Amino acid sequence: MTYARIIVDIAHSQVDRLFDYCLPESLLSLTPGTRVEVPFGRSVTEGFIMELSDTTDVPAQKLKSVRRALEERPALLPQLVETAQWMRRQYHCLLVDALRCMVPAEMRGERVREKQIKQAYLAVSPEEAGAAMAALKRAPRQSAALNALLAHPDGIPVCELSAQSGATAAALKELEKKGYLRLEEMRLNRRPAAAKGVIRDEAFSPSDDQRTAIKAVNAAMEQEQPKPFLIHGVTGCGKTEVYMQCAAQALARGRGVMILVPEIALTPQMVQRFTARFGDEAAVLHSRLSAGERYDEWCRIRSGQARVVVGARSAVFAPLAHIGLVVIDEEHEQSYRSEHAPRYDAIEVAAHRCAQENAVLVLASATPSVERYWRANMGEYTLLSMPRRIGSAVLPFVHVVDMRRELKEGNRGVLSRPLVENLETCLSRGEQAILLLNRRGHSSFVSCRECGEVIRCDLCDVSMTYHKAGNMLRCHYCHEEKPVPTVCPYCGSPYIRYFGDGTQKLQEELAQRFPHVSVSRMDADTTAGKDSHLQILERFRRGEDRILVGTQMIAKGLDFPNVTLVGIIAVDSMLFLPDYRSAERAFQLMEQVAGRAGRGSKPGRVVLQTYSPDHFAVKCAQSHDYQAFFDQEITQRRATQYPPFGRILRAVVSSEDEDEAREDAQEIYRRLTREMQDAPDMEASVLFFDVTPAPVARLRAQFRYQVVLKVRADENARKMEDLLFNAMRDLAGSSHAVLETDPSAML
DNA sequence: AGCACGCCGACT
DNA sequence: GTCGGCGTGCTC
Repeated sequence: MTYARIIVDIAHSQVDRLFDYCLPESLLSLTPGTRVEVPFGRSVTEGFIMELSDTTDVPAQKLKSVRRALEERPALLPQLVETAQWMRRQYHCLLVDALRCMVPAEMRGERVREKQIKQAYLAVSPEEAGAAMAALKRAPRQSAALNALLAHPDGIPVCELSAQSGATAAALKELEKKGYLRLEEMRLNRRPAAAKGVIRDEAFSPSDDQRTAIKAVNAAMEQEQPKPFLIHGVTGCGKTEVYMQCAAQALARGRGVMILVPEIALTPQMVQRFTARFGDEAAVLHSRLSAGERYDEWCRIRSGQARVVVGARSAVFAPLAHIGLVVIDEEHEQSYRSEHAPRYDAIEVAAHRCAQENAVLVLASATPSVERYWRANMGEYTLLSMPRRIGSAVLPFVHVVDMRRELKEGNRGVLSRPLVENLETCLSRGEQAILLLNRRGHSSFVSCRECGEVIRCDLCDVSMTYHKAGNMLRCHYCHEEKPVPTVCPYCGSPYIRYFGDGTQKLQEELAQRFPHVSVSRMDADTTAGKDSHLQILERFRRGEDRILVGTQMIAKGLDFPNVTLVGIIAVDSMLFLPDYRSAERAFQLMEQVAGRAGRGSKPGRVVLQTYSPDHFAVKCAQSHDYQAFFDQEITQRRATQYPPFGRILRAVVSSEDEDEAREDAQEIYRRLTREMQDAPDMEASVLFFDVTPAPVARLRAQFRYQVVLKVRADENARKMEDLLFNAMRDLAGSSHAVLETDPSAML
């Protein structure tokens, strides 16, 4: 007898283990990775075959049989089955959660099927059709349909045929009955709009920097276990062309290619560059596709029709076989780490898949993450440098404005005098400007002038943000809204006032200074609609708006040749976040947004407003000196034992009941203390260990406590993580606990 | 996640 | 006396 070890598709820790089933004779050809239907308890569920075996320890009376296969071929490649098991160990997640990442959600529960269309073909020779048309003078619709069919010897979808010829369903049926027309069911691939009807383009002749990078990557593709690359390339150095030429090489070797980019950078233009080069060999995967599109793109990859996958974080699970190359663009971006279960890091998953298949991993960034750059210096990555922009473009001049001086000299506005002057010059030349205002710490909040209390969200322990539109207050964490109160809810005083510089305030100041210039705004408020952010960018591209004001989201990847000025309103709130990476993030943001200026033939200029002009991140951004920034930052990291020298482990415990959250957090702390006493060699690795309320002590009506550990990044670090995870299991209360490693902000 | 089994309060 | 509360435990 053959037994199948199966994971049932139910996300619960109690059933997240293998169950043995008999494999009936008719299903003996099934292999691991196949999704099947199985009886489970008193119901029927879907499951994944993980292993096959000739033996079982389960008593015969308990055994049930696999009912049927859900798909003809395994939904999961064997490499992905293995990757899911690796993820369970690496991220302490449920195996089903890992498996669910690897199958399009719409495939589960058989909710989406292939889209079938009826294709119509001419069933007779063109001569016979001509004769028939003459004979069908009294049936003009049938005649017109035949005429249209003559123009499409490869067939035409029925709906198009009737649209073109005006033929009714009855007329077509009659033609079919007479034997002039043949209908065939055909599978239609729903392709994302951006991937359709693009003119093919050819490879460019590379620059010296590009040629060196391409050569190095190609050479690595012939090696066994090739060392990964870290490309440090300034914005506009032509990295994308390097990716495409390396991808072409991989395809020529019969291997697949994966190109991951941050979701926000996956614009239609970006997608078009790849489809222009690789045509139907390219598949696109990201969250904005419709269910049908995503499913069909997935199938095209699974079947081998598409061998170049371009996608966001979750595309790392694409069913791509024989991978030869994986590129991670903007490697430093936070968005490669998933924020909810399974909390995986797409770069680590990519590295795992590359190791499985001897594929080359290429990480690239204009501002590499400090940890990765450190590893490159340690020899874990081959560093490739692309310091020159393509063509005549040079990096923009950065003008740092000391906002303390502006204030001292009587300017209380948001816009400094140098920024106003530069805006005037820029606009008078008919050019465009981008103004970045990062929101955190700079949104307006509402407080009482008598008791000083700030209006807070009812569900979260944070102040609410004032939005002029609708005169509403909104919570940034849970999106709860409420009207601005007329009296203070704490003391009853009628004196309520607004604080802070928000995007809207900046917009007002601009309107006052430049009354005839149209300004568009891009932030979480104005981009709520499905395509609204594309619409805003399109208006700006066409020049209908002269100034674009926005948050972080405008810093990435926008390429507008007419933009010559970038203003950063205040970088300070980023420099001093409760996050060991705050300087790194601020530097990356400053460099990135500066890269938006002067991408065309005209030189660019950046005005950087700050209250800390002497901060090293500001100074290094001013001189575009990544190396200097890295040297100072790594010195600080070493002194403070933050990553890459130490690791932060954090368990966040949340519950509707505050006592329960606190007690469960304390229980985790106690259990871990006990464990550490049993393993005294571990203690030397622990640098910090405490249990406290989380900085955002209440979120979406849940009270939150945290157990935080800082440990040395040595061989004990992994063990500590496992111990912490074990301590979080089987808590007495009903609280929910999640484990975070090196969290980006302790909120 | 479902669903049954099982042992203590207010009702016909 | 019974109906039913949801705590505990199992599903190949």
